[in-house]
Amino acid sequence: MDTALEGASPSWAATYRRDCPSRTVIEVLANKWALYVLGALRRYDRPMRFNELRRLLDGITQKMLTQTLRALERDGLVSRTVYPTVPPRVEYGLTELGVGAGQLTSAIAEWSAENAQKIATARRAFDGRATVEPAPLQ
Amino acid sequence: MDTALEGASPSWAATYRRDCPSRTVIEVLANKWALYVLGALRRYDRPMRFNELRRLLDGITQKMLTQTLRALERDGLVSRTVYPTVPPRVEYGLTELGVGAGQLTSAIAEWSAENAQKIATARRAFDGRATVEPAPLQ
DNA sequence: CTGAATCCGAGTAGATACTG
DNA sequence: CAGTATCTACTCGGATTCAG
Repeated sequence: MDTALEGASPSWAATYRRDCPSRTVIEVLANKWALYVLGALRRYDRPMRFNELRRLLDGITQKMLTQTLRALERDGLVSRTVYPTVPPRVEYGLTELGVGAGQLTSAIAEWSAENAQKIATARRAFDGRATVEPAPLQ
Repeated sequence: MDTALEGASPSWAATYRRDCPSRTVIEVLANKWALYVLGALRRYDRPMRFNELRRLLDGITQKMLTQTLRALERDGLVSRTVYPTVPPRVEYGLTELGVGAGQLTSAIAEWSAENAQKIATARRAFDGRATVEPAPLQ
């Protein structure tokens, strides 16, 4: 039981402590829309306009897109460039830091797409088992 | 402008459509606690007990841990083994599928830890800019 | 020890309307 | 086009209690 090392956790165990700074980062990334935005910018590999992102990310509302982009901009992952034309034109691109994050998030998107079938099967099996016994109500 | 291919999106663009099956997967993974659980199981590389996970993941409540583990079990990422002892003992481990997911999520945790400093700096800069103009209240 | 069940407040997301 | 500003509905997550 590692009694001699009881107090010595692996160095990365600190990630899971409440006050670990990395947690604040993860909490920004662990978000559906943040994953999509970073992934899309990474995969298209070019700055994108607000409404372009909005059309691409089916189902996102203007509010959530704004909010997500602000959070990513605040974290230095996304850059926002305003072209003072009329009508206004705003482009969002990945910073150097954002490219790194985008690689991770697009990897998750790819993995999800590749394994969606298996997971759907697992879900059906699980739900089937779960509903054998209980009443069919609700 | 690729006018000839205007209707032809990259194949992965489907990931961002509302009805894409991969979205349901991403929505499970794009969650702070799911990331932590998968990452922890992956990094420790062995099955872990409920309360062991609970102690490790500082701040998680029993409810959220249960809920997260159920969702991951349902998706076939985590296996649940009950040892009919008294008191009961339940171990959670990664399935083959879960190992793949765990690699991605622990990569995010590592990246976050490595870049937390830079991001904290970016946040201070952003917040500084934002509060230059407005009243210093609150 | 490993949960399930309940209650409840805070925050989030959606819809809508308006602006530069 | 690219937002801001509300308003509401609702879900999520935390705390607590109870059970096998």
